[in-house]
Amino acid sequence: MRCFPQNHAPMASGRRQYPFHLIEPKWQQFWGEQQTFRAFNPGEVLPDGHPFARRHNLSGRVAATQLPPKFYILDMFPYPSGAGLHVGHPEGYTATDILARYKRAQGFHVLHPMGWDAFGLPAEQYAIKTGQHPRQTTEVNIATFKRQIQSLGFSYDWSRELATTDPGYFKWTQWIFLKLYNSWFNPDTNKAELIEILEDVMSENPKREWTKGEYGEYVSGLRNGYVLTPTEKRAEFRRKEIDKHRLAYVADAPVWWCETLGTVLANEEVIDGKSEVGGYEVSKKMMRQWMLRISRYAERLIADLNTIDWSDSLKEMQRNWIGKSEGATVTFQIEIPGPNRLSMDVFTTRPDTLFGATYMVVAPEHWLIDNILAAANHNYRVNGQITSPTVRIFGGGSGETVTLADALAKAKTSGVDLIEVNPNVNPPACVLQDYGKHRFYKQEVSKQVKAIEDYRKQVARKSDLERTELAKEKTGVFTGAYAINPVNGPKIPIWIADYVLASYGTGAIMAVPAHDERDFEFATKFKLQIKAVVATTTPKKSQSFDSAKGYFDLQEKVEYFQINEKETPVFSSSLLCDSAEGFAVNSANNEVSLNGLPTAAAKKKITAWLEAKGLGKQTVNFKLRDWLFSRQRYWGEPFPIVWKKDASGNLYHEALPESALPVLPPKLDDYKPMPDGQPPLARAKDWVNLPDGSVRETNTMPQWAGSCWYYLRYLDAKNARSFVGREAETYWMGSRPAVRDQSALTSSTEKNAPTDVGGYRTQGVDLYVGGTEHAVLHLLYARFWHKVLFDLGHVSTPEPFFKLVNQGLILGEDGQKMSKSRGNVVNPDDILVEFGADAFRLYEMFMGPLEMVKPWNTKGVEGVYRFLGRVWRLFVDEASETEFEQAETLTTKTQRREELLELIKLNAAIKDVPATPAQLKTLHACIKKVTEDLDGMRFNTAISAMMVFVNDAITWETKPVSVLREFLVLLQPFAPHIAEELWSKVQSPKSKVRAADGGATLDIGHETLDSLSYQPWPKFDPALLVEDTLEIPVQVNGKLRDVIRVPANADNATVEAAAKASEKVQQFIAGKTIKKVIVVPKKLVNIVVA
RNA sequence: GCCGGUGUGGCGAAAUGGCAGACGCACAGGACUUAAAAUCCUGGGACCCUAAAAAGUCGUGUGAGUUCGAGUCUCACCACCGGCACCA
Repeated sequence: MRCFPQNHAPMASGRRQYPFHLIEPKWQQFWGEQQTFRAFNPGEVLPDGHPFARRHNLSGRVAATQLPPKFYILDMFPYPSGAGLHVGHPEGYTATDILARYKRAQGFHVLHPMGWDAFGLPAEQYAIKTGQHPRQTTEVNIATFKRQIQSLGFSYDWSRELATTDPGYFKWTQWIFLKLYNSWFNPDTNKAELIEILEDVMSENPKREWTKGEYGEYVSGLRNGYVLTPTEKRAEFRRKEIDKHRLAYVADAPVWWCETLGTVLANEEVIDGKSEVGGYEVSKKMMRQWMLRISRYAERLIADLNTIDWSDSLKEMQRNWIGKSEGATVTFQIEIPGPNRLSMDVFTTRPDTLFGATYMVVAPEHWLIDNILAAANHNYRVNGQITSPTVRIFGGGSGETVTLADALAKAKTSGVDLIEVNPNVNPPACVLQDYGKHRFYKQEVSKQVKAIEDYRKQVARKSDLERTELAKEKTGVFTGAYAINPVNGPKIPIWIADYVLASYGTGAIMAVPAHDERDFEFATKFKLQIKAVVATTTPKKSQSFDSAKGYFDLQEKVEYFQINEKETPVFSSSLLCDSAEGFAVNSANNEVSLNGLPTAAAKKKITAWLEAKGLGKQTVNFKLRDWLFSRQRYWGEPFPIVWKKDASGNLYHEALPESALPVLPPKLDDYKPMPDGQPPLARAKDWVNLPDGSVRETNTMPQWAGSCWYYLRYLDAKNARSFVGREAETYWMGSRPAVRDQSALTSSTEKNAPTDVGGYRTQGVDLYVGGTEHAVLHLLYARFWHKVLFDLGHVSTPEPFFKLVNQGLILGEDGQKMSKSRGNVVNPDDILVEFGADAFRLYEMFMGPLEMVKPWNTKGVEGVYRFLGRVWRLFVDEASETEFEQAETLTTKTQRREELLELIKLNAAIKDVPATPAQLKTLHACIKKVTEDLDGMRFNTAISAMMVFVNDAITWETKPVSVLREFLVLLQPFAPHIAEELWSKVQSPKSKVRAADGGATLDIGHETLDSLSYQPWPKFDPALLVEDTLEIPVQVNGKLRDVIRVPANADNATVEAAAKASEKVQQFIAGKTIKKVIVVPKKLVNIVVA
């Protein structure tokens, strides 16, 4: 009989299944004192008694080659908020912990660290309210998180713990920023290079001959560009040129400004026109900002996705975010009044529709608008009005300087006028042009000036929420100017509309309303010409496929779409928009015809033609923009940058030397931003102003900075000389022996990856687990930094995270997202008090597949808790447990109650006897299933396999200790505390099994007590799983009719005969013709009857 | 609108193209108990027929298809969840 003392009875759900409240702290303390889960770097001394050293027969100073293969299992480190952990955090952490323990048992050298992403807005806002330094709040929160995480018994190597707010850490974050600052992206080599190389390219006497042949087009272009402008002051010019190329650069950027938060936000931090943090109003504002040139890596960030093992959906999200599109840039000549032959580039993915481009649209911010407005407002001097003795003639290509008289004569002979377009240069710039025509255009444009200006004002006033509003009506105005369609020559109107984005492509488009829905919508609203130039592949009317020519004869279709080409645009509402690919129609000029060509071929042909004519070229465009890297905040990394003034009073920036790192934030009394929008750091005048007159940068880095490289710091967390030691980096990130590996943790991508000569292959983090919320931002930024560090030779792999898995969201019991306002938040602390950490861990994994979204159900915790109770009772003697419980009630607080666990004896049914074949089969089926499921990260089914084992084993009258010990090794990764406790009881069966009378004492930390954590993982023996008779289902016409028993080695004929002989089967086949019998060996028989 | 994912008992879920619902929750019945809790045993998709069972029919979001055989493969659709969203 079991009774439980009232004062220890847990609440709602009945008596405690087993004394987890004593077992869990006991083993957590043990692991902590023994440093059981410490991982060792190459060159480190392995302590003699350490279980890892003992397992692998290593001690003393050990080189990388002596260490076993590494396995780096990483969790996304948390932001330690004031609210503490919720049940979503430990989901991923439990999964990785199970795998870390599993891999250790398999003999891998496992790196499994944890740290804190501790910079961030909440601590700063708290500081603004209370005046308490963010560091204090942060430390308190970290302590809470650490306590909660440790109470779950995770096997982290705490010696590598880090916090992004620690000066010893962010010193290196700033150092990496300097690396970005001091490098540039060379398109010729497609990688980042030191800025010194660029400086050499730009210098008067380069150390190296930078020629096209030797180095590349881009570099030689830069060199030539420099030589061509000798008039500017060299130092200044060089600085300007070089600063233009740095991976970290300054730009005036339209940024999201949040008044309430007093800071700019990145695009990604603005959700539906509100700040992601707090949901406050945001607006666009031009500000000087630090940017990182991530866009240069767009191609590599997309291409290298193919080399890593992430889920398809995640890769797809990154691909969409980077947004690669292939197409062409096409140059359109602009007809507006003015001196310059203006042309405008557009980007299109459908150059094949160029013949259907009936108007142009530019974004409201487009440079052409300023030219148009200037053209309308400017009054030029013509012919006799020009006073300068000499002029320079542009347009028509010459650019020659001549006397005024010669110029006028030249104009006269050409039958045009001489127009002075820029009197402010010496000699004044003039063009030869028909002033009458010029005046005509000017009048046209002038009519539109007010409309253009009004429209621009209206757009600027709009919030971005309004601008991106769903299904909103298209707006826009005609500019009065025209462009020339380069393929067929007609003048097409240039419009301005906000459905064209300034920030993508060239900020201008050619509109093909017949084949683009947005253009179609706009064209129908403003009654613009619509001209179809693509016929869909679904043949209409009498189209026929001409196999000789290889294309459809689209004659009738052409007729159908033929439209009026005269001055008046024709509009017919019966025309439809079709953006699908098909065959070009209506698309020919004197030199080139696309008619009849399928879209892909048409694209190629027209692009080639454009390139040949110098009218365009093949182009790849990306959605990915450069990364806005500065924030107007206090609680972030200060930039290692100062500002100085040059001789002409212009501000320029300069990096601090590495010796100045870390740059610590100043002490402040007030953490608010300045009223003028300057960051809070600007309040610290003493800090900002340096003795030499230079001024510190007062922006700070965004929270992403610290999380961009923390996985590298774990490798060598205490290194004071380097962000990570080279040897540690190559061991943990770089390589491991190329063993044949069937584990599903190793993806097919990796298995098929070529290995290099040394039999080693590059890896990165072996497994990274975290939430989908970081699918694009953190994971893209970290990949970018890693690639820069790789290019500069600081890390050995091109990608940081080889395999990545997203854990699914855990919903509240009501199936809704957990939130304070819904009141459905589950606090892990409450669950631990009632059921213990092992049950909590087990439940988190038993709920369902890791990646799925699933609702929490506390009743489910009770289920796995009962399972652990059954495990416990499988091992222990119930009478002795009752004794223990009684003793425990009498214990005073000062006594070590853990020692009372000694009173609990092993179950008398556990004996050191050989296992029966049936018992071995049960065990080995369990080993097989758990092993395979862990490799496939199917934790839920692995747990159910262990339940099956226990349900069977608990019925055995005699329980062989050897079987139970192996089971504990399987259980250990999932429920490490109870497994260790039971292990300590069965570890030396000769003495302990009979300890019921002896009373041997357990001494925590005693040398002879080996932690279960490094016990070798059991191997299953397939021979033990072989059945001698099989149950074979028999179907008739695919329907199950009987199950027969046959010897396992029976051949097909025997099985078929047995199946036909079955009485039940006979009922269904009697009197019918057997058409076919399918016998699947060892599986099934299906008899097909007529 | 586009991209990705998911639809199986009352619930969480499981099933290399081969006995659908393992394992667990909840539920019901029983044993133990003065009683409860805890524990142990038994049951269970729906329908039909039964005193009960057996037998039978139907059943994995909907509709088609491939196959001796489909939860699983193919096509079309529907619903829900997540991401992106005027990206030319």
